[in-house]
Amino acid sequence: MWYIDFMDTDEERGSERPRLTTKGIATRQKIVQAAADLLCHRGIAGVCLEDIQKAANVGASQVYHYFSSKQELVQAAIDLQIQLILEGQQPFLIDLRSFEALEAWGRILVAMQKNGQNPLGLVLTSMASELSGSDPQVRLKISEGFDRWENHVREGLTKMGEQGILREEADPQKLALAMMSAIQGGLLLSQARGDTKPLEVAFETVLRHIQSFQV
Amino acid sequence: MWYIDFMDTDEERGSERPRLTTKGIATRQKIVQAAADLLCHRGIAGVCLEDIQKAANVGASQVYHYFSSKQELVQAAIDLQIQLILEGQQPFLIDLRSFEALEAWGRILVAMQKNGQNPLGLVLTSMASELSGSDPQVRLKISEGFDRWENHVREGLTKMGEQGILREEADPQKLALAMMSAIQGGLLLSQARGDTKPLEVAFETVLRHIQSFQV
DNA sequence: TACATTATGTAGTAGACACTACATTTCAAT
DNA sequence: ATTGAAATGTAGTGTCTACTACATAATGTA
Repeated sequence: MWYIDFMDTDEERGSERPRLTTKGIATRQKIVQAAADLLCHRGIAGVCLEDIQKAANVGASQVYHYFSSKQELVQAAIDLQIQLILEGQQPFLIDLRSFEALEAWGRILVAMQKNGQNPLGLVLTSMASELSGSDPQVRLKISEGFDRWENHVREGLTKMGEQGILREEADPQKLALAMMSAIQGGLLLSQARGDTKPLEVAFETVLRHIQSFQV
Repeated sequence: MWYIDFMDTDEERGSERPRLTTKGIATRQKIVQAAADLLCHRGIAGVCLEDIQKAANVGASQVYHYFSSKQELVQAAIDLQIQLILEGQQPFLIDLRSFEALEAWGRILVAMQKNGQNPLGLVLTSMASELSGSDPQVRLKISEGFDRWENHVREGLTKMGEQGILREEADPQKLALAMMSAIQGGLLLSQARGDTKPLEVAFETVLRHIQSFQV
């Protein structure tokens, strides 16, 4: 309406993505990382682009050179953060085939939360704050990351069932869901109180419950 | 700086609260209720005063006649919501002395979440979104409400221990914490998926764990 | 080297929103 | 009935912020 410069259709814009140079890739990454970090600490609504620009040492034009909107940047940041969250739990998360592995995994989670720069917080914060309102795209992304997380747990428990470590009555689906709930609730309370105890207790409780199905 | 009309100190303003008439009380309440309802659904950051004004059918001047800032209104709304949350769990929450009572309480929680207008959501949403950033006052209020909630649970479990329903090894403090984590995580996931299953499973799991301490 | 494309800097614009000044109406107490 | 305070209406103001236009610098490629 007010801007007269070139306007192209969505299709064109979609396929016309400028190819990034090495420097461009680095800048883009710098922006995404800064965004992810801020988002993690202050939530989506609590972060403005100017903050991100300052943190990444770039100008507004750079942000809009690499992303078409704040929403797109946020999505990229969430992608990164989910990746970090899942990677941070390796190799235990991908190999949950024994009670020892479960315990080790729990220790990793607590350590991650304890480590100040809790990447876990993002999932919580973003998820909860954007859940009911605003952006369905973001919600979907987080939900997907979450499912991946839960799937690892369910697969691990399923294998434990198949290998005869758990009794047949054990329902991996339910147990995985209970575990994820415990983790999320534990993280929420831990973050609220600035103390990892809730996460530890919540995790331990579900772990004990799973152990009660031990053959 | 730009406004030349009367300026008074915080002390004066604090003690100079206008006395409300019957009508005034009603209007104030209407505003708080509308705010609480919106906050519950869209989170603190997701609600602007104009929305609240429309929902309550009042003008901006009325809002600022009864509250000195958005923050103050939000706090009043949270107070109301916490009260509703705790009241909604009566009489079971205050009388958790048996496994039957625990089960009935769980059913109430699920029903509250199912009931669309989930007052439970507020705690989550507000808590998580305000956790890291912004308003420490709001955070404190929510944290207090939360503690009251948890205290009821702990007291109930303690009584069950004293009455010999639970074995001595049962640690009411830990069990209460695990229960609260499960509830919060369950609510979070339930809200994310639009399905109360996570809450049900999470609650049931901790309940089974508590039952494992049965004499 | 020439040139097209990418990367970055500067300086804005429009809109959303919290909050305000001031005028008018309603109402309760004397 | 009078009057002072409370309740409500109208019409803003300034700030924050997402986003943009346009100019310049850097860079890969022929």
